[in-house]
Amino acid sequence: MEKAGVPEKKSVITVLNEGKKLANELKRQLDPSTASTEACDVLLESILSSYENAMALLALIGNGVSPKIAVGKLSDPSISIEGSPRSEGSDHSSKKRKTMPRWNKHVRVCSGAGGEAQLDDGYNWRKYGQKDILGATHPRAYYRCTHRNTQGCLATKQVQRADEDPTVVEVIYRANHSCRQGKERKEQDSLTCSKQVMLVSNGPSLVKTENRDLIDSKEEEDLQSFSFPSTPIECENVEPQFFSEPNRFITTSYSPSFLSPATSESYFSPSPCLVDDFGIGHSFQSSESDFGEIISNPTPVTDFSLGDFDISIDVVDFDSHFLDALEFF
DNA sequence: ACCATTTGACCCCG
DNA sequence: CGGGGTCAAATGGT
Repeated sequence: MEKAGVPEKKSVITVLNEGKKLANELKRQLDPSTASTEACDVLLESILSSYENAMALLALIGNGVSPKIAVGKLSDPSISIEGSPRSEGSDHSSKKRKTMPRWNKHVRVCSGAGGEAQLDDGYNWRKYGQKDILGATHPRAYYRCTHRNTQGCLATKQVQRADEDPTVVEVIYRANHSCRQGKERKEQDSLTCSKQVMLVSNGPSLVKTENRDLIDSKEEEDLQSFSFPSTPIECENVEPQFFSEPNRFITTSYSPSFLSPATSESYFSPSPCLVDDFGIGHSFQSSESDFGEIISNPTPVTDFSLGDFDISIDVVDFDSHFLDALEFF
């Protein structure tokens, strides 16, 4: 990606232009003869997201916060996540814990497709716990990378179904994969990512519609990268440095469909689910903020929805440390 | 036998 | 003190 010095402004413009395009598309769709409710819904949502994204970006800029910051750098393998506090290496240093970046993604699982099976993003996860969360009807499941012991991969994720809509699954990721598997993916990503350029520009809506016929999506879960994914599928970056590239966060975009389909098959097929529901969202935060809020987006969250994915960056609770760390780079 | 999931206990933190 | 996150023994699957 490019490294623009000031991606923010550009980002806002891009987002707004995207919204404009979408609005025009919607206008077209409104023609009675060709009206498509679904298409309109998708467009509408996309438009609204564009506005939200733009506003969120503006808010960030106003605060003097560079959006890219939203992410953290966790590269340091030494940083142990919150791994195991007590027993074993009880070397838990709360500091590190706080700096752990985390991002989340909302995924809508297509009920038809078999729901649960969909939580497979290509990484190997091992469930290590489940908890009933206060106020939530569904329990939260905790997963860690299978290679944690063998390769020291600290990636973890939490999966929880939305209270009201069980088809929506929220996935919170922490730490990037440092395992071999993660790296491989990441490399792939970078290829892909480099192709895709910044911001969300895609005209997803159309795409979405097309995909609708397919059904099985498997999506779900995880991606962990900060870098975002370009595609959930292939791009996961796991790496040491989160943002080596400046505009990554904004980069996001793209709809899987645009990417090479081949890959998409594996997980996340761009498909239907995403499309229809358009319910996928990503957001990341640096360490601890709560993500409960993210979901509802009360705050300044940027949501890029590209059609298929919504990425949101939550900048609200940055940890000052976190910011410091970023400045470092 | 190995590996993943389940599940109650335990720990940290607000 | 209680919620959230993790551990680890028990259990199940291949």
